[in-house]
Amino acid sequence: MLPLLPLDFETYYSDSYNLNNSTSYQEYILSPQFKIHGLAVYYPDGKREFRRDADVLLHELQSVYGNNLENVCIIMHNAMFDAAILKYKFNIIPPCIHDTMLMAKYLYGVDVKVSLKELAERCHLPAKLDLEFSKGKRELTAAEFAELRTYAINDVVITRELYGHIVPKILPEELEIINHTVQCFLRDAVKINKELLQLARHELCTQLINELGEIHPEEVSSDRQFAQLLSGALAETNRALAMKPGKNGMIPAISKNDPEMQNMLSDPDPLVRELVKARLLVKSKAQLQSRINYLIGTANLTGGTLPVFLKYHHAQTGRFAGGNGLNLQNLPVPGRSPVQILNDTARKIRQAIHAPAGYVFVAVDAAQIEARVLAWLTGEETLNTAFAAGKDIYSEFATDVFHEPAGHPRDSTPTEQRKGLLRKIGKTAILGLGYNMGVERFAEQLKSFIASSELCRSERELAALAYKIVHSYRAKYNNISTFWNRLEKAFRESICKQQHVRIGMLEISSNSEATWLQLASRRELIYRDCEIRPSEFQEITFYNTSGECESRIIEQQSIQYRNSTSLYGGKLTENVVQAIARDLLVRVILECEKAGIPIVLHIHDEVIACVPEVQAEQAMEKMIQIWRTVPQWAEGLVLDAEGVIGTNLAELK
DNA sequence: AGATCGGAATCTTTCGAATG
DNA sequence: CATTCGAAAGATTCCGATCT
Repeated sequence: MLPLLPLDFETYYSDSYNLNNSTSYQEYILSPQFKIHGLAVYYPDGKREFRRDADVLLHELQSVYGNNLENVCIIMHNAMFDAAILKYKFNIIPPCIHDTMLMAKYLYGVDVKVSLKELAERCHLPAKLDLEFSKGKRELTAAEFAELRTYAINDVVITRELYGHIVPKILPEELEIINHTVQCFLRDAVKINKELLQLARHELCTQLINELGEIHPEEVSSDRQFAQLLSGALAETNRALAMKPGKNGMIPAISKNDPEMQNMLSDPDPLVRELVKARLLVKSKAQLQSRINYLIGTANLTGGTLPVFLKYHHAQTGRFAGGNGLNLQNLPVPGRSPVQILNDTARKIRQAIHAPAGYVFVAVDAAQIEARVLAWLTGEETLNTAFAAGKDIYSEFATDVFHEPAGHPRDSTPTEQRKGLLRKIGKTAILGLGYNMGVERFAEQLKSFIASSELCRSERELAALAYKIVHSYRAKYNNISTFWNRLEKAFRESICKQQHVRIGMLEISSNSEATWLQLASRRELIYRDCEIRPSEFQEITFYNTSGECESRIIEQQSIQYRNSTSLYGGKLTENVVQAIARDLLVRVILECEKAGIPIVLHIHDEVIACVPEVQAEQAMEKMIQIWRTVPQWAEGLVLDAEGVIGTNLAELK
């Protein structure tokens, strides 16, 4: 057990130069305006000090604890900031950092504010002092420095006490992954190809001008103006703009994914086609360009390194999220846009994010992790054993429903194409129906790819087909559909009676503030301010077996949490499955690190390592093996994974 | 479903000038 | 001097685009 060393930098800030106004950490720290007022330290022997000469102080610490402070555990509140200062300004990268802000995020849940001020109140610690007096002052008078000393020492004291308060309640793996999240930000393992990005930016701009022709970007960018333009164009051929329900009444259906927009991409009227294409182009261009600018800007600041920033435990289920001005979890994938130049740019952005010379990225992602976890969690043995046997679940389910063969099409003959289509339907069902999706929504999903096939020639046939598939799923995987109801009932019971309720491997407990759902990994999901809404009678319409529309009045009693987000069996099941998948991901990251394979980025079911080129194959095998080995709390769960090696992110797709 | 981010629209606050 | 008005600035909300 390493001794603890809370550290806290105080730096110059002003109204215009601060961390809040959408600058990234690297931009703030590497700005010419950056200035350290001092560094506060809380020594293991209880002594505290705040020193102006941070460099001298750090040298003293290095002589006691090692050049990278490796013989001590650094405690910081928001380590992404303070540790980045250590790295960029003092060339120190401590291997063990515990961040009280991230620890609090885990312990109290995503909807609790985790500023030191709020946490001090919550945990009844000394109150945080006021820093306002130092705002905008680059040079401090002796009196101001003294006031800042009091402030800074108070801060390290609160941080130290907060740590003591929280650490007993945190799972050891979570402390490790918090450290890993900070280390990812400090590593120099992801590089940026600035020249390629500049080329991409140039091409995007010139192509945009070409494609737009007479159309002005502003008039297709603004919703109102675009709707008016498109409406006018449609009126030429006696058509009207499609509308859809919005929050306050009807709004024009002009989103990229509205079916009407998709259809208009191949509209017979060239003017309509041009307008719609221009809209997609302009809307997506801004986003691509801002990512390009961010990456170029970061490359300029860091000399070509991309600090990988992920927000730890930021979603309800504990998943990670993007942040710091760039979301690495939703980089556009080339090949998905109907517009060529957007695909080209997406590819260049991914190509521009690359491994250092002599190194490669190894990406290993879990195969159908959610479907597998769902089967395991609900005890759906038919599905679980099929996964274990390595069967093609999607085809198997489709064959079961349609009583005819399904599978990957081997050629373009009608028979083979039909097999392929059926498999695709099976895939949509397995991936979509596990969380109590209704017939109508499923029909919408099917529509996108079977609309023009012989399987459905009318809306009615589509509805009947969707009905058949949904009900076959629920019948075949009976344990899954009963699990939704069991989980909802248990959850409701826990809230109502404020009791501890067990359901299989899950444990639910409640008090007046919140409901906690403990997973087999012993991590807890927190649902704050849960309440059971009085029963409402609602008319629902659905399609019966013969495809006829029927309606019935049902009694509905909903569970709500936070600001009236509603919870029901299907959603709770989804939350639990996603949370378990998250825990499995975390375990894989930590096991890879232990095996000497540094994970430099991860995206929900995929881990990306950066290793010397000669070790790539070996690392990939090891990573796949780690994914396949489940922790002891997940005995019986069958996982599989596959890997890719590449020098940049584009090669991993 | 869960996220982030940007842009546009809308709502809220601030502040100065005009008015009674 | 209090009130009102309107513009400007700031904050919030909504929507759309992107990923898994």
